[in-house]
Amino acid sequence: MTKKNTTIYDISKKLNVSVATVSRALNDHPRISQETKELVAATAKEMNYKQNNLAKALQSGETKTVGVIVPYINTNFFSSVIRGIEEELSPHGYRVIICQSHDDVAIEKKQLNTLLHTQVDCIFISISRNTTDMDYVRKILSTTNTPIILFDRKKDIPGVSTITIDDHKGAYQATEHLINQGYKNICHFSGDQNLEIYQNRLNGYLDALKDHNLPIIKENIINTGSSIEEGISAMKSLWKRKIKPDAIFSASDFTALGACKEIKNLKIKIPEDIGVIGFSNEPFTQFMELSISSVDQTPVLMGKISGNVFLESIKDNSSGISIEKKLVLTPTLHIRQSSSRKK
Amino acid sequence: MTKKNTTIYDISKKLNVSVATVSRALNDHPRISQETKELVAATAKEMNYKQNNLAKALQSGETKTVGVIVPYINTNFFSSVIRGIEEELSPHGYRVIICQSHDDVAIEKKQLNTLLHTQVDCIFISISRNTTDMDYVRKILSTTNTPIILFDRKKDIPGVSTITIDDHKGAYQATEHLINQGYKNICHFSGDQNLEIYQNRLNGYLDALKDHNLPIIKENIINTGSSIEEGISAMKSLWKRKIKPDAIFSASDFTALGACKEIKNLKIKIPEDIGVIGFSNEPFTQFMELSISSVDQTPVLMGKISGNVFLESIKDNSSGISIEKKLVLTPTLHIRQSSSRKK
DNA sequence: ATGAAAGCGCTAACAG
DNA sequence: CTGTTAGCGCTTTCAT
Repeated sequence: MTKKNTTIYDISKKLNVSVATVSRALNDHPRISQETKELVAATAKEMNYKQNNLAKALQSGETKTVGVIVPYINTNFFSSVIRGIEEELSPHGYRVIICQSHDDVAIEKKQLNTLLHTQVDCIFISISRNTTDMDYVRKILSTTNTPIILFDRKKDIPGVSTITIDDHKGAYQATEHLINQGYKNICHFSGDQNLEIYQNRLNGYLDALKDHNLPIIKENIINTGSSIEEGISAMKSLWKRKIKPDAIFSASDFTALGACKEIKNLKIKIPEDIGVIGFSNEPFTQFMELSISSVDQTPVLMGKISGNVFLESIKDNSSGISIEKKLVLTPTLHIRQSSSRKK
Repeated sequence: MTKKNTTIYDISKKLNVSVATVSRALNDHPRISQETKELVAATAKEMNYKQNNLAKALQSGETKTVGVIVPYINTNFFSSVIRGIEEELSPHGYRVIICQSHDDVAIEKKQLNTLLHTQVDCIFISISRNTTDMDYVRKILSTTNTPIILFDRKKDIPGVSTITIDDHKGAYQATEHLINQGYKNICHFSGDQNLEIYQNRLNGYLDALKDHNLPIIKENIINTGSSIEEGISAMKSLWKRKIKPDAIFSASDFTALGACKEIKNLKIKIPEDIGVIGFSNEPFTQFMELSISSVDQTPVLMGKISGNVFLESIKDNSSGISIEKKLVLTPTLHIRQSSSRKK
């Protein structure tokens, strides 16, 4: 048997008042008598009335729903950002739709369109690694009113707010820390250089070397992805060199982990013979018996701030002018055993 | 400037045909000429038409959206289940709304209502630890048509499909494995006994002991939550006993981790002096220098199966009869260093 | 303080 | 093959 939902029509019939009155009473309209309000409220509860957000949204043009597109949801970083977004927006009555791009720009575009069809009020994206141009985003901006907010993996587009951490600074501090610990021949495991975040980390590394008068050696920049396996193989080939590195600053915790595994395999000692520092502060870095130093990206905070940028933009937007914000959060360096040579 | 979305009316006006024709053409209706279809499609693209899912949903009663309520989204287990749900449903045009209950039944109820207002087509829940009765779910089932599917943390309710792993079996196998390794005085760190999953794990442990003629010692069942700290303190007090345990089967990887930390602190040797095995196969268990054995819950698969149960129920539901399924997946025991005493 | 009616964008029954 | 129209459930302007 199919149960039909109670509507305000059902209530209005039962009470012999108009739907307008019911609607107003339910919305606590000032020009409705207290008596009527209470009566309507009681009847609504009794009839198990549930407001249909769909109809309301169709009418108002606001769905009170936002969409989030990330490569994969089940990684610590992205799920934590989403947690932040949800926690910031939920108290304001917003729901969060999540989509996975599988790190592929084709799927990303598809998901973006689906969200647009769904009339979400805002779309948060952390772009795929193979996203090169942002024309499809520009097109959406020019043809719709849906604001788009980019976080972490972003590209700069006029009119689009972005929330990132200061990757340059995080990388700079990590490298400087290694230098201060006395490491001299520091290698860098870089991530996909198509993404700004990894460009910035590389630059932070380079600038730290420069500022401390250390030579920049091209061969010391190893182009890895961000898997454990790549960390292992990078470390392997690194150790075949005549001049061996004495530290690694990895743009990813996973390649750092791979390096650590291989280092153990090679019977070298961390942090005495070689220092290691990663990026992202993945949970496992602190759980390891030999804990790995890492740069924390404060993902939950990033999510909250992203959500907040959207909420603020709504307030401002009454004026019709969309202000673009470029927020940059400060990362936190967590120094652990893997890079602490000095006491 | 506010951009107005193109509607089928705009297209119909421009083309001097009726909205019905436009709608049909867009939906590839069989009784529309190829010519018209192409013309409409071209015009739609040209005018940057985007279908309004809201209107369609209001009309059809189907939002093509499902909701998921979990305690927290940023844990490996839950985010992986959600990933599974998304991947199963996304190809069928469904979107996934995620909600966090913060492990609190009061928030859980609120989120549930929000999802109901949003007219989602299905709601997936993994209940909070303080959820005692399921009356609020029963009420929803009796007053709406929205199917509810419970996964992992479930309670049995008539008419509600559930997807779980065989926690009893996982616990049984883990315990039996310890016994086979020669451990004799095995302690159990149990989780919150309000949740079925932890009851089942406890029972699996007890049955394994029974079947192998080992004594059941009440004091060996330690009521912990699932935090690292609780694992540490449990291990601490355990080691003050006259008769010390020689193995621990923990219902949570985190308490297992805590135990490992404390064991190291106490200068006892894993796995020689004491064996440890956890539950959930959290990523860090394999990354540790001394890897921890654990029971894998196949969360992505659990998500996919959950999604599939919903898809199947739609097919079946044409008959109006809702079939309740109770699916139980088989966990996989991952034997690692922490419990491998024998060669 | 309350009612009547239009309209949000779409689909589908009915008509031709 | 195409058009007319009602209606999904709600809010809101304009009356009263």
